[in-house]
Amino acid sequence: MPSAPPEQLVFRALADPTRRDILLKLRGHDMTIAEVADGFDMTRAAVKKHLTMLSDGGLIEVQARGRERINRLNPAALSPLRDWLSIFDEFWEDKLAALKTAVEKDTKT
Amino acid sequence: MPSAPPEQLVFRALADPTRRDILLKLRGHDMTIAEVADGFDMTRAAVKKHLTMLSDGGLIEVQARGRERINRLNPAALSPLRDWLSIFDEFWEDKLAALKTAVEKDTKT
DNA sequence: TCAATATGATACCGTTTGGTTTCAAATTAG
DNA sequence: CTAATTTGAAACCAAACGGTATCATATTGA
Repeated sequence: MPSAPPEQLVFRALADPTRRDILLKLRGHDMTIAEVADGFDMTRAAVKKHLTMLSDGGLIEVQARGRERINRLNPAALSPLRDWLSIFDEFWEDKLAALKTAVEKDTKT
Repeated sequence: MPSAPPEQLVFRALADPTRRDILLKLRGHDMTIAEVADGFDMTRAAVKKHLTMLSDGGLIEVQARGRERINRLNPAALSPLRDWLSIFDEFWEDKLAALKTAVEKDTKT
């Protein structure tokens, strides 16, 4: 099995708007490279590079079928991002608690 | 009030590991630029550039106090990231539902 | 077989990024 | 006032990024 890509590769993959758009596009169904590229204002080669970076981050999985390459979305690879965000959830809740306290104090007056 | 930074600036700000570390470091308490830079293996000037990009993404807020600049974490700016992620929550649930259906079908047999 | 199709791979180019060094400017401490 | 402190800003550099064009390779369809 492929080793889980380090968190950095996930963040890096998501840093480009075209790549995020590709992920959105792949929600519907799996696609060949040419299908993914269709609609983007750049060459197929450029899209291919983006797909490679997405693959590096584990966000898509590529399966060969004849001369085609089927690109499939792998939403599970977003977990590192979720985990990282959750660190700030905790902090966020602390702020909310502080706000709640402040409001209660204010209401009591 | 400062206009909400477009989602792209948030993703871009989070793409660098040093910047993510800075955000983690700022969870505890607000810090001057020199304090943030302390512990990183690079010059203060380099850290300052990272802080500027974090500020561009709205992830920190900077307040001048005398000759110092106090950098404060702004976790609310992570919302665009949460929103974007939630799009795939839906997709994820769809996959779970499909799995559930498949399992039920299989059980019924 | 042979031409069309789908992709892979490489070289190349301009811009951005992540870092440095250096110097100016503002503020504060003594 | 003067020196030390904290930051801002600019010039510079190598590497990465996002894109192009070009050519090679593998597969398929007629």
